[in-house]
Amino acid sequence: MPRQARAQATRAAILEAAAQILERDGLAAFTTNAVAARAGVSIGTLYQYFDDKDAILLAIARQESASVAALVVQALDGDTSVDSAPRIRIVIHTLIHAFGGRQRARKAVVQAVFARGLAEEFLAPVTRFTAMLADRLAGGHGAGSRERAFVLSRSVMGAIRAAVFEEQPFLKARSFEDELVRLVVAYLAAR
Amino acid sequence: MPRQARAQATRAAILEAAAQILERDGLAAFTTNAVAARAGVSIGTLYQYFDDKDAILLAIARQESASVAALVVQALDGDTSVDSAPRIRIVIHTLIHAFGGRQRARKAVVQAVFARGLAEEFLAPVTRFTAMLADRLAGGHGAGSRERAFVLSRSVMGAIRAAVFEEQPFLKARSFEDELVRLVVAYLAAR
DNA sequence: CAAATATATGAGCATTGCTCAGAAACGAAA
DNA sequence: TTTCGTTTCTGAGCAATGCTCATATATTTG
Repeated sequence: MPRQARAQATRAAILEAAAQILERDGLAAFTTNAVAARAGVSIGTLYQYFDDKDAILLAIARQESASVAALVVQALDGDTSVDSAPRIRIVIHTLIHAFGGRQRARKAVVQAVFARGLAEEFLAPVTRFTAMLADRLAGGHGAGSRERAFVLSRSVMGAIRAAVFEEQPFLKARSFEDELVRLVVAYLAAR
Repeated sequence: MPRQARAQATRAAILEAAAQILERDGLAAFTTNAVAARAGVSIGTLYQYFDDKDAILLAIARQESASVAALVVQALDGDTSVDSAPRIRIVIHTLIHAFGGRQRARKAVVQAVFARGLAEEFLAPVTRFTAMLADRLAGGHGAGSRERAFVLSRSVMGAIRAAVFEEQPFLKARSFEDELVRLVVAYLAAR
């Protein structure tokens, strides 16, 4: 637990250095010694704030995850329509455009999180939201409702993530968003 | 290029050893020295057949990919029904049950392929097949047909991959398969 | 000011991916 | 069978990386 202000500053410096290295040089260049050097601290200090290399990536991932969650909540707050399709579109739009800014760093973080099998922590909120949606609209609490929420959330996230990873040119095109909305609406209507 | 029979045997032994280690001990235990030791060859020999560590994982991924493709073709050959839903089910069933029961090895290989941004190579055939399907059933060659095929293939693969990654208990349950079929059928019908 | 606490240092250890100089096994011609 | 070029195999060891620990410095507290 950090007591002094400089401790927080050091921790922040390490995270910023990590994000910079990921953005500029990719995952391969992301070594603990490199991060410490760029942050201007010794390697020992780095390990005083993070248990291991993964912990740095996890901290960045949690930051980003919280930021996206906040964006979704904010976007939904401004929507007063009763119809579900616009709501669905808002969420999908936000998720697609969340991958802006530090593209490479985000990609690297997502890669790392997935490579270490830690995706569940970050997908759980999406699943919960999806379950709510599915329950309300399709009224399904019975058998297979867990599977339904899973398929719904993972299929959408899977498609978006694939587009990001493969750097598909239509990632931010309206047509892509349309198709995802259609997918969700069609699936929710099917019974 | 292997000239003698023992060369092929050595290569196969290395791949088998790699798969065994991945299955039994996971990705962390997958070191080149461990693979060489289990295969009963020296580390130097291993590097005569594979450029680097990744090449071993890629070779396994290609084997499995080819095997799944063959299974799908074979399964579809024996199907003479006109309805599309059974065809879709066959493909999804095959995709879910891929990798011959070696669950952990599958996860590790997918992780590795994913982490190195090589997913496109293995998803391209699925996309082609999906595009064919979408064109025939929804008759769409016009605008957005690329996006449609992409969303269709990536959403299904994304959901299956997520279930593998998160070791969801319902991965091989009928209910999961049902939901995926429903997703595809509903999306194809939506216009 | 002194003691206690919090933060920072970096040499160096263990492990891993991989190289390379040479040895062993093999195939075919003599 | 012997010889000799080719193919295959060997494993000590190098460079790089994740991480530890004994020690030093900075800050707060009494």
